[in-house]
Amino acid sequence: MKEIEPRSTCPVSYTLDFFGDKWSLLIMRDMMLNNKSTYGEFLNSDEKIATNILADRLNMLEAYGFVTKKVAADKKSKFVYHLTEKGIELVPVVLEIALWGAKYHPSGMDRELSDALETDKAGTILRIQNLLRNKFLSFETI
Amino acid sequence: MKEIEPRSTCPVSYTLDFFGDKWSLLIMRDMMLNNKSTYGEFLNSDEKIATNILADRLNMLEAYGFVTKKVAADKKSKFVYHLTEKGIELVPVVLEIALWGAKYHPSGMDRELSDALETDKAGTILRIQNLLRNKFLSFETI
DNA sequence: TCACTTTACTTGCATTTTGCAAGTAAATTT
DNA sequence: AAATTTACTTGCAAAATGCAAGTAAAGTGA
Repeated sequence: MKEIEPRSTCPVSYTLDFFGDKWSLLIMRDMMLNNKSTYGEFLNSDEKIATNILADRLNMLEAYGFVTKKVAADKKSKFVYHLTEKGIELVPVVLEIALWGAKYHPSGMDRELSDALETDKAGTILRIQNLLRNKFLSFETI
Repeated sequence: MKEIEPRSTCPVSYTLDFFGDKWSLLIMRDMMLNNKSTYGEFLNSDEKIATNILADRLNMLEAYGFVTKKVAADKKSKFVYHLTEKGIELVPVVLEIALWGAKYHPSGMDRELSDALETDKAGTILRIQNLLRNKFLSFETI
């Protein structure tokens, strides 16, 4: 994993310095929408990420404070990743990306989610973000 | 420019098949927010894209219907790129990316834009999209 | 307790993508 | 007619990605 240095002062460019690749945001998606939290679960996603890339990206996400990494409560040989607040704040980005994709791709997008977003986008985003915050908290207090 | 084949049915993954790199969305940003429309203008952006990458990405954007390419009205040696409706529909994505970036990066984000988005996000997005549609139309009818 | 499995990686190497510098070519300007 | 602008292409080096195999700690079943 290489250190990231901003290419410019532009906020779009800055975000892409972290997430301008084919994989980082898919890991975020899995945490946000697919309730995944371990290396093995990320590895099993449909897109078939390579193991070295997954390890590299998880490192990056942790190093830059998008996720936390902790030993699992049940198994010491397992790590659990959770989104930080900084990561949770990317939910709107991922959802807009999903909405665009669903418009042009015969989609595996969840019908309930797309309906909820259509009815009340802002509210749906907040609900998802709060669920992710609670997940982190409940994990913390076990 | 390589042909793109979807890695999965996921709409997030599908969008990233096109825009999961460090440059494509910056060209879109330049068209959406910085009123740029020519090769030379894209080349002059702060991030300093390489000429071969720019050519490749413009090709991709045109091939997949995100932009149109036409000879400029004033100069036959110049091409003008404009966003298609499919491209304009990515405005929400770029703006969410910008909002996140502005939160974490001492930012070159336009104050007026960030204020307008804070006050009325949906309305601001629609206004920007309509401006882009009009730009295309006025160009068409000259 | 000892082999087997699960989980999370690392390593080595081939392929692909990106980056840089230089070159090309048509149109326009001087 | 020469210089400049505009939009690229080409060649090669460097970096990122992909694939297959290997490692190592922890947990499981006999």
